Amino acid sequence: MRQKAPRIGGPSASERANVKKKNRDLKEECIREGLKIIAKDGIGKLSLREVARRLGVSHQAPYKHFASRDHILAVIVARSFDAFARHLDRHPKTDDPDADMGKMGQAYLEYARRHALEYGLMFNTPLPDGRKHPEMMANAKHAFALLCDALRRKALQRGGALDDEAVMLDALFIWSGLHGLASIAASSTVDTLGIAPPILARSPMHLLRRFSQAMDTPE
Amino acid sequence: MRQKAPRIGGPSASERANVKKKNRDLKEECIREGLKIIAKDGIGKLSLREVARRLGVSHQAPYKHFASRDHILAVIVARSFDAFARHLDRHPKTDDPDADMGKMGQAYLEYARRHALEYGLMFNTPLPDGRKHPEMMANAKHAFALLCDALRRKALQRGGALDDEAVMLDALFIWSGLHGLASIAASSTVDTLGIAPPILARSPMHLLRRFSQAMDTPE
DNA sequence: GCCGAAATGTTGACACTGACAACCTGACAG
DNA sequence: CTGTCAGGTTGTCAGTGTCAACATTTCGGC
Repeated sequence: MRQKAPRIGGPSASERANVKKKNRDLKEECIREGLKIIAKDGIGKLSLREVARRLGVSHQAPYKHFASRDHILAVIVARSFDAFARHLDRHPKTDDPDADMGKMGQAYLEYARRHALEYGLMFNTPLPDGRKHPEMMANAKHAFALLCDALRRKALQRGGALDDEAVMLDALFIWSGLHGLASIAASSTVDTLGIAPPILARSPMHLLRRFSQAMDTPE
Repeated sequence: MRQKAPRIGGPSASERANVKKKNRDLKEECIREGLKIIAKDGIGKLSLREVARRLGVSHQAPYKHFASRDHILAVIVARSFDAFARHLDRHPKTDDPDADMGKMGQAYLEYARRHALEYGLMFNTPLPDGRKHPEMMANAKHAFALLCDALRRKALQRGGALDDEAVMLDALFIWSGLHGLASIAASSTVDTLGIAPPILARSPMHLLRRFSQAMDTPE
């Protein structure tokens, strides 16, 4: 076909042809580039055409790996939930459910602080429909499930009947606090609320201490 | 100019001309219609062209009232923050800071439950740049400020020095829990976590009780 | 009452997007 | 060697946001 002159913007067709099919994983490159776009300009700027341009392929090439824009977004979010779940699972269960929850709480807030973008994507973003993308939500419940498990183990250690409703209510209480503080750390809410960095730095330990105080009060 | 035949879709130019300029507030109509679109199809589907079609005006008419799509979104979010602030201000301050915080907590969670869409817009949505739209964030801090105020009054009643850092840390603790639970109520997270409606219904009182327990433990 | 300015509509145009269709090329299995 | 498949390509269409220029209505000053 006619050799096109290189255009302003992305590489020309001839330049793209020089990128070998072999030795490349375009699907993974699209995911990485997509996350870069989101990180820099926000989710609204995620565009498969822009991803294609940056990777030196045609505008349709990403659509051979992702059915739609929502599909690549679902993969990015699923990867975030998976990484989050693995991060929380680093601490093995011990015989001390309180210590387990303390460690899990720290891990939760640490993940949100270190991976603010991914945390924001999981929880503070309108996501593609979970029913159309069930794999995206496969690990979404993991943190909450770990909390429920630890609270059950704690209740059983205390003896008495296992009150599942009480477990759920306390899991909600703890998860809400963790999620609320994590959301602050993962977004510009910290600036909105005018919280000084030393305060934010101390808030995880303060939150966990208040959790202990609340949970140690008999009902 | 030539009379156009009515087109499939929105009203034709001739039909639109029949809508008098008098007796209409197109700006407010755009805001209401925009919120309807967001409520039904999500923020990604907010489109000024669609707003214009539904209101029977040309695609450019909304742009005479809003500089851009982000500007109408900023107004919608600002209105939500304002309404939220007014809702929280309904309860007057008393001599009992604990009771004040309890009432405010209930009002907070009630707003999120009754106005899930607006709550989600304020906190779980990528917003236009707050620096470009400072009026959007004018009331964003109100809830947190009320908490700080009540905690200061409580500390002063107890006597002793006013530790502003302790006040901020506890305000963060309480706000995080309120925001976390409100976010659950205002989004599909409740389905994600698999929380039964009776549990969710009881969770506000449970959260507030746990707050009291945590706060009544001397440090 | 007239006139100019402002407000707020209109039509038209452009660059960009998402996604569909059809075609092309290289790899691979039989 | 041939057919199929994977994964590229070019082209197209419908829609969007936003800019420009023009038109109409309203309003204030004289």
